[in-house]
Amino acid sequence: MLTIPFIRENKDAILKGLEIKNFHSPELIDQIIELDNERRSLQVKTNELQAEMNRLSKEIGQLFKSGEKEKANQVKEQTTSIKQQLETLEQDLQAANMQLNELLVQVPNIPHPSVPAGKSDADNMEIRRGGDIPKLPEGSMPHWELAKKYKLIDFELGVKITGAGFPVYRGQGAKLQRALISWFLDMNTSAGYEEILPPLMVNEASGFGTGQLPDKEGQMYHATLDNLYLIPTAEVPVTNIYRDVILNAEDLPVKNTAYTPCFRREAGSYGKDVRGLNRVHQFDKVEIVQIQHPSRSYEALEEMVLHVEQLIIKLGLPYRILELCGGDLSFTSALTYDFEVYSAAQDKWLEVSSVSNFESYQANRLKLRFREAGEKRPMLAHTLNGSSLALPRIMAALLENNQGQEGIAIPEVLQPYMGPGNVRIS
RNA sequence: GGAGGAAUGGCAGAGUGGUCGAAUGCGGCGGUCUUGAAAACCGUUGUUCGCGCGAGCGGACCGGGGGUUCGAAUCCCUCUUCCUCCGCCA
Repeated sequence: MLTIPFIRENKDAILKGLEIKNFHSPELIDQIIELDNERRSLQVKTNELQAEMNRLSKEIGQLFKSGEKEKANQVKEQTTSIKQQLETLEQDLQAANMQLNELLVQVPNIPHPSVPAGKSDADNMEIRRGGDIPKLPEGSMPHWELAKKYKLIDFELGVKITGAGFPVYRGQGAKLQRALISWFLDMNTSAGYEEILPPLMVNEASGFGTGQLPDKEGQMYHATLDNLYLIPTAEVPVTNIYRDVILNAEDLPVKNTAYTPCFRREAGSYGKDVRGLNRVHQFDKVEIVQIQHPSRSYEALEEMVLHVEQLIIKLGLPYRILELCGGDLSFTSALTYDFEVYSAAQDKWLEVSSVSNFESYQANRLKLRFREAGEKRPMLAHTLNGSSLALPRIMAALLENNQGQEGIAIPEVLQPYMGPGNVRIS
């Protein structure tokens, strides 16, 4: 969330930014500033009374020590009315703080100045594209048919065991999945990311830290008995490693990568978009996370984009990179690039990665800070993350784009992970 | 799951109702000494909110929440986590 000093000092810029994000609620900002004023005056009064209370308590202590019981009891009587006043004041102050927090979490992050205005994904701005869209031969199939033909993925079996959207990978399909995970992780670690294998369930505080709660409560699977959430992305447990942490400036950047399954309820999705691997409830993803110095976070964002781009190029997939418009930008992000690969048989672009700079928005919730050498006060760090990469749609595009008479060609970079001589699935 | 013990500053560790935000040691930072370093000595060293142009002043925080009291690190309740033992288990 945004910090109150920032809101107070940048009201106009915030309103302009929220406009870009199609967030029409300027009165919310006024409410916050007003409530903060109220909170401050409550705190001043409370602090004054508390100081008075502390003073009297000490006096009573002294009096008892020197044996002046009578006098002590007199002073004691003074405290009762102060105590009563203090009780209501403290309650009011606490209520104001809670209310303020409730309002603050409703304000989304402010988009970067470069973010184009727009209503939906149709208004996203294409940055560049690469790779060649293959011309598929007659009789080529979408990936769900290929998956069946080569016995790679069994969707019906997943329905039996769990439900729709929980595919079962088997044989070469399972192996290709594992090859992709291993290759992604190896590429990320050789780019300087430390590999993390985090828990797949998180508590409420973690969900709040990265912004899934309270905003996207309904999108996560919730184990109510233990009040734990299945992670929708590795971003949640990995970024929360640094919750309530003060780093040294020289520790920056922190670069982590993690493979995890991801769980999403995807409530409200329907139709052809959910066919096959296009949208599933459980999928595998390798994530990269960076904690950066504020002055270098946009540099880091570009570096992450180039890194993800290389992965897609090496897989030989046709792709395009989009800068998300205000309307498509997530609640917590300041700037996001989406990567899409072309699914030849479905004749459409599939999102496979989303690389974002959250600036200090998550860090403020996480209380993730760093200290400049010699500085007294810690500062909020910037957090960034990106998929490198989400597997299902990569799998879909690979199967569809690489299909041929003799089977499905396996990209050269993955062949070492598939075992010797495995150049295609047939 | 059952029984017992514990949770204090970066770390170790005192403190069982009255200047305790907290002794002491280690570590860190600054200095003296030294050609330089070590040792020694001196100083300094948590987070946070508010008021103030500022020097500064006030408040909160001893795992979390609540309570008793004029006053709580200290007493009570509750939750969480860790340790030991038993049970179960990959």
